[in-house]
Amino acid sequence: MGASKTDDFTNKQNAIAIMIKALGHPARIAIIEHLLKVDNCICGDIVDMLPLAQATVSQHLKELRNAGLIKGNIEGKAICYCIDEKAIEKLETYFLNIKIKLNNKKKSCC
Amino acid sequence: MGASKTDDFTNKQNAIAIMIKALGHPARIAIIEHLLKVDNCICGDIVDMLPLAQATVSQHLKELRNAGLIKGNIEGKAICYCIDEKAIEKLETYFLNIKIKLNNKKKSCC
DNA sequence: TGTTTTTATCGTAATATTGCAATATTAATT
DNA sequence: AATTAATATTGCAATATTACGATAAAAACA
Repeated sequence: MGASKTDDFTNKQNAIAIMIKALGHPARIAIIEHLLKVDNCICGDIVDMLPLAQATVSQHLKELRNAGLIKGNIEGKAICYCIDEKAIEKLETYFLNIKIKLNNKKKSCC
Repeated sequence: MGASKTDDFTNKQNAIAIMIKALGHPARIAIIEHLLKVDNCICGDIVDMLPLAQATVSQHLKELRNAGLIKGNIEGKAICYCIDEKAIEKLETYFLNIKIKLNNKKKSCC
């Protein structure tokens, strides 16, 4: 196999898994953290920052974009990439809810 | 290739990416959400819940365990799996910090 | 001890991901 | 129009992931 059986899970579960999966790579973590530090967010700067070839960085950016974690604006002949705040909020909310539910649990079996 | 160039990223970046990656699959999201709902958390129950073979579920549990997201206790001939609260807290904190930094940003280029 | 129950591991096939060089595309500039 | 600069896409090789049947391992029980 190799393909996940997405049809057997809920849409919500698949949706959050896609977002989370997009962040599950150190290069993409590094991209997000770079976008967080810097005010201008030109694609070329990200390529210069990372120890990866331009083609590889472009692929990582595409995955982040597809998952809705970043958005890109054309600025002249460059492209400005930024974090999509709504996506981060969704993730933060997701984990916060888990945390809250864990705190409310009385029985903890382990 | 196929292998990530982990040596070129920081330990923190690699560590958080490993945790996040472990959750980037709908089956593993479903496992976490199941553990959240239920008080007893016997491995067999998880197998019954999921539309996957026992061997596959066991593999997913192993990945969650390796990433520190769940922990397992032997209980007789069964194994009780539970969410590791510290791991969830780390993830929640990580995204909360990103959210805070985004809010503090004055310039948003996109 | 032999059997049953429960979970883990092995072996294997199918698919996905990662990374890069080469090339294409797009938009500004000359 | 030709050139330059910045990104994206294509094609490919190496590795990883996903899934499952078969089998092994561990613990309770007869």
